[in-house]
Amino acid sequence: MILYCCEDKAFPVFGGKQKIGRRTDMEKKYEAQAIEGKWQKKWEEEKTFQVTEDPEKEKFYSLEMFPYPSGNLHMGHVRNYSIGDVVARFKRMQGYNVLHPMGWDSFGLPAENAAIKNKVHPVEWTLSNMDNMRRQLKSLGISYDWDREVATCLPDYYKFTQWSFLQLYKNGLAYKKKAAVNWCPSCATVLANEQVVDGECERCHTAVEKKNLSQWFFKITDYAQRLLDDLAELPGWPQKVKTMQENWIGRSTGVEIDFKVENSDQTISVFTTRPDTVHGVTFMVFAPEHPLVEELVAGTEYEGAVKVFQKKMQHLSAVDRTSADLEKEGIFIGKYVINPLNGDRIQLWITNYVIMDYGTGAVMGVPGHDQRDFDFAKKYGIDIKVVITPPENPQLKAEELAEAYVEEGNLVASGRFDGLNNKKAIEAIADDLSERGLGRRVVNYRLRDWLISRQRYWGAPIPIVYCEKCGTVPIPEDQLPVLLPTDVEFKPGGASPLKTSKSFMDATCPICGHHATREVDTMDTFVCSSWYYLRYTDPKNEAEAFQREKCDYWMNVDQYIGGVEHAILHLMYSRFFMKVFYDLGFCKAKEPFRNLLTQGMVLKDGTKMSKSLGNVVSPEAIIEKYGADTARLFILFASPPEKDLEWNDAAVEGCYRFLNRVWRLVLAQAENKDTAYDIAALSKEDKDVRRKIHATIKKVTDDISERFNFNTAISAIMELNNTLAAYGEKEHKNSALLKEGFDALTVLLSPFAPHITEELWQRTGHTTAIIDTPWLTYAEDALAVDEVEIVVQVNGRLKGKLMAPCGLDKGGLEDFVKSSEIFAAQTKGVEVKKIVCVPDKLVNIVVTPKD
RNA sequence: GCGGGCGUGGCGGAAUUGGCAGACGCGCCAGACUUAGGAUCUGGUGGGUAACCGUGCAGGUUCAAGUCCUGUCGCCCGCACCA
Repeated sequence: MILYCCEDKAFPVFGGKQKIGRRTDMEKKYEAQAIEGKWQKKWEEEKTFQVTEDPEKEKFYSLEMFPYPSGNLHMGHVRNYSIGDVVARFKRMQGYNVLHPMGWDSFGLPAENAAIKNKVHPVEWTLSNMDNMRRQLKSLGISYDWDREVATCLPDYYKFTQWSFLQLYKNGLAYKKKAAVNWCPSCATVLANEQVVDGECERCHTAVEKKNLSQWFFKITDYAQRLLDDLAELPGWPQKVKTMQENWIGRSTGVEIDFKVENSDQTISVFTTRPDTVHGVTFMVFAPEHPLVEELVAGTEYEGAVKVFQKKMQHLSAVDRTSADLEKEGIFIGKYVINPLNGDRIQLWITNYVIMDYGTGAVMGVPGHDQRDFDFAKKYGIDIKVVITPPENPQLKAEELAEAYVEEGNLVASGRFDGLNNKKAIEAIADDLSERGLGRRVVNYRLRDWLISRQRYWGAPIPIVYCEKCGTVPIPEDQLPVLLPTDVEFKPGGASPLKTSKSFMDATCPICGHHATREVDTMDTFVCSSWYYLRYTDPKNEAEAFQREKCDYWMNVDQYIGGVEHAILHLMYSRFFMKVFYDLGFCKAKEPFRNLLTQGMVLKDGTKMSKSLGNVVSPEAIIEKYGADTARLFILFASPPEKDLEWNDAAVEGCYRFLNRVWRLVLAQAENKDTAYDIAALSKEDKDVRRKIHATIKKVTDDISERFNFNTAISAIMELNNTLAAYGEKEHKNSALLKEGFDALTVLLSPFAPHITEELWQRTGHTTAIIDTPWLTYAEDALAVDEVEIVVQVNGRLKGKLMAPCGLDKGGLEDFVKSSEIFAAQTKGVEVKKIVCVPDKLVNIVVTPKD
């Protein structure tokens, strides 16, 4: 006989009895799934969360990063959307007109890979995934206005992604150029700089190669300075994210200096942040792929060797090429340039440590004062010149250097700048160079233009045709969308699948009507997600991407919530789009997201949940077992939102038990119709309970709205529950007060566990839904106390506690303590040096032994 | 290498402004109800017999430090030959 098993049927002997008991308890038992289904159906049918613009009401736009429809919700989603739902429901109960939409970032590679693998069209695969995930999302009971759902892969959406492209194109912000771009051989497409992580594709971790291709770019570099400056207008963003963007933009101020090539009219410009070291230049280095190299070396005895070196560099992977550990290597190319300040003859080299696409691709070598140049010069026996000396050693010689001298100091061997402090010399020499036309002050950014072309099918087609007569021609706006064709072959690797579509390729020029070929690349999916928050404000508009009035009513997003992994990519691209749209007069918002919350990861056994590790906890299984309310409660309770969260099955059980306890205790009040009580007539114990109720209202409100500390909000609710449970057992209890307490508890819990609280609210006789109940405000008078506990310390160590009247000032408190027994006991035989009093809190008696 | 963050019971975490360290939950222990417990309820639970000791470690400031300062170790994240 199986005695202890999970199923009811495992109690063959006593099962019958058990079941009878249960049947009569049916109404009483907490049946999470039934309750959740009931309310979700109601919300859907009554369109509870549908919103429209209402100028009478203050708006609140609460947004969570929309998911890629991979097929199944994972715990990271559950966390993201649970956090967002607390904010949205809370703000709504506070009376805001809350916009809380959801949609799908539904273009992208996995759909196409699935198409190659399973012979399913990407659209089918994607739409069925969306259906499944929509169902899963609904089973979580998130308060979305589903009428505003958008999917970036549908023509009514990507029509306006294409329209956005055209706006950028018309304004000179989209251009095509041939460049050495990042190519992921596994994804068979190019990648933006931001999508290359440690030289690898951020998606599949394949080593990225360099390819020379003609590709479309967005001119995000035009906005570098504003993207940097406006970070200051985002106090509601985590500093960490702002710092990451700052670093990514990488502003650097310096001077571009022109060096004349010996026996030639040519000049070579270099960028430097250290013009104070120009007199110490002993060589100049080019990036191997610098276009001037070929010209300079042509016909010289060095030509062959240089070509060999260039080839070698080309074959290095991007990882190795940019690694700081890579041994510096270079080769002299047989030419010299002239130092504009002192006329020195300087050797020209090419090297692996100079990057072509930063600055000018050429760098002046100052081995005395730059460690990289020092390493290089040592290796190849190039002269080292000291031009800055430390104040304590003004005679510093190059031979003494074990490494480059990079600290502050005074200039030597620098002509009329000798003796000048080098910080001042930076300015002085920069001015001198500018005045004499030998250079100019410039600002450089690390940020590069955004490469948006992708050699893939499942993305928004770039609305461009190439006409033999008219050249590159944009599709007129009234002819959008350029639809994705269906007669496409999906083959692994290779060129853009769109090339295989006859119907797509065969186009006519919108200007001259002659034959034209279409652009076959599609747009990076980050283009689609750079403006979706705007589409939510007017999702059904067929004529425009969004109506300005609607956009201006809802924007900015008041609270944006998502993973920190988007700190640069998505968040910077979105900021860029917003600024372009602002400049073009489409909206009044300059920044998309006023406040940003970056949630931590959900871990299991200390690491990220992943299929390959087999440590995935399925949200659906948890919902099936405990219900959505338990899942949400656990995820919000276990850790503050920004921190990583360790999944713990036992702790989930704990949350389930808590909800069951709430269920029983609140239902026990179902027949309690007492509502009024006389505050003046409350006993001390009653007052303590009333204080707890109102202190909890205050704490939960503060924790949700000011700190996003949902874990402490929930623990406060648990405390209130414990207090009320104990109070309910008392003989002399005030039932109206008890009722007030449980009502408050139900309301406070509702943003976290919306279904069970809605059900309890109804069962305890309320006729309006809890979601339509105004959020609670606490009564100031309830928080007041007559007596406070004063901590008594001696020399900073806790010695005891003392009840004292509330509100005593320092002097009053000191007098009060001096007359206490504990004071007498603690000061016996010692000398009191000082008494520190903190009103209503603490007294510290400083004593020394009597001698 | 540079920049940022974090180190608190067996575990997740709390301590919001320098003022009782360990709220709340998990786990564990004991008890109640029970043929039974995995349900539910009650009590206990940092270490130490105690004085006391305890927030990674070592100093410092202060009447008072998890919180501030200096140094150091460890972990995590971002950037990384950016001239």
